[in-house]
Amino acid sequence: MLGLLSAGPASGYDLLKTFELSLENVWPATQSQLYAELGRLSKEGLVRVAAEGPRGRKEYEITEEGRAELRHWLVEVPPTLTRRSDMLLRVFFLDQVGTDAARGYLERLAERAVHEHDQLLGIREFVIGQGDDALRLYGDIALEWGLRLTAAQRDWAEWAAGRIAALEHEKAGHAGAE
Amino acid sequence: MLGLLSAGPASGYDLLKTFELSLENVWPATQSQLYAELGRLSKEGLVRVAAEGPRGRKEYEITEEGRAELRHWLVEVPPTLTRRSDMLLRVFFLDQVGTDAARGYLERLAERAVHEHDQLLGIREFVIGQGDDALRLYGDIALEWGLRLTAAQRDWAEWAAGRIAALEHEKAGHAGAE
DNA sequence: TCGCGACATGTCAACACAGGAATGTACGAT
DNA sequence: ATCGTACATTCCTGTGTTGACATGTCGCGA
Repeated sequence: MLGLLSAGPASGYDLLKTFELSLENVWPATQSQLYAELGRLSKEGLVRVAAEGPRGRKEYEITEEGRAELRHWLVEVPPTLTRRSDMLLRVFFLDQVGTDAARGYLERLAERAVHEHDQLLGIREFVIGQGDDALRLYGDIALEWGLRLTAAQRDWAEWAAGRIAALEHEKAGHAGAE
Repeated sequence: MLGLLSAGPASGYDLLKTFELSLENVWPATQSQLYAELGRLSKEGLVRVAAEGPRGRKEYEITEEGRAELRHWLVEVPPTLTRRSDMLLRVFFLDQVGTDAARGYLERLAERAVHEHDQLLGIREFVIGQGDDALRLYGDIALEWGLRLTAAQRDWAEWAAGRIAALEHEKAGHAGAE
């Protein structure tokens, strides 16, 4: 929230739209959370109601304390490692469903990664040439992360499916020889 | 929980240890959650108390319904996309701290990725040759994911830091020419 | 035998989160 | 003129999550 407000004042509703449209991929938030958080931040003095608009609209702006807190968070607070991936958790228990279904699961993961990768490429085409170089830099960097992540996931899932297939053949060979 | 119990009966305490030691990276859980969940699963008939041991120890085992539910979850319920990365979220607001601090942030990300990568390599060395091939397959696959993810993160962060550095030079050049 | 550490479970308060319901206002198109 | 849509906020319920606290038992070494 502080990050978004650092670019200029906005209402809760504006922020909500931004979350839905642009930040949903890295940090989804619901409206209940948003408004609650605005209240909290405002109570802590990190944001302030700058103006009231038409339909009870409250335009918030970031305060100096808020800006300081944002900078502190950006450079001094260590990012948390991404944990909790149910996609990966399932892998641990894949032996419960047999090699065939396991391979299917991984193949579907690969397909999905390809699909997401394509979507990101589409976004890149769309934003190309928009905004000036300096402003687009960090957006590009984030987008590139998505591209590399989905590519890695595709490669990994295909590799894993291949390993399972190899094991299936090996077993089949043994069975045939017995 | 169902996944762990599918490998054999265990107490809540056992499961807790497993979470702490081996599953923490993909699905951390606290003890309160664990015991609460065991109670819930037991009420739903997905697990059952198989035996009672020394210190009030209750050994749970998975039921047929539980096994069915596990298989259902593994193959039919679509995995949720991993969202919410505060590491990536920060990137969007990095313009707030200037190119120098931004570059520092990405360089630290790269270092951390290298560190994690090394740790995973250590784990691989450790588990190599343990357990039979079929049993280790899925553990290997999960480990490989970690290796590829950390490698991708390192490459990406280094690439991004490079782009920022290039921009810094470009600006400096302009400034010098003016 | 006595005490400590590991075993083992249960409960509570506080907060984060998702989803939805309720409420109302302003604006633009017909 | 009015009606629908987008704007805009607040509240509520249920669940997930964390961390701390409470309670008690068993086994082993000094």
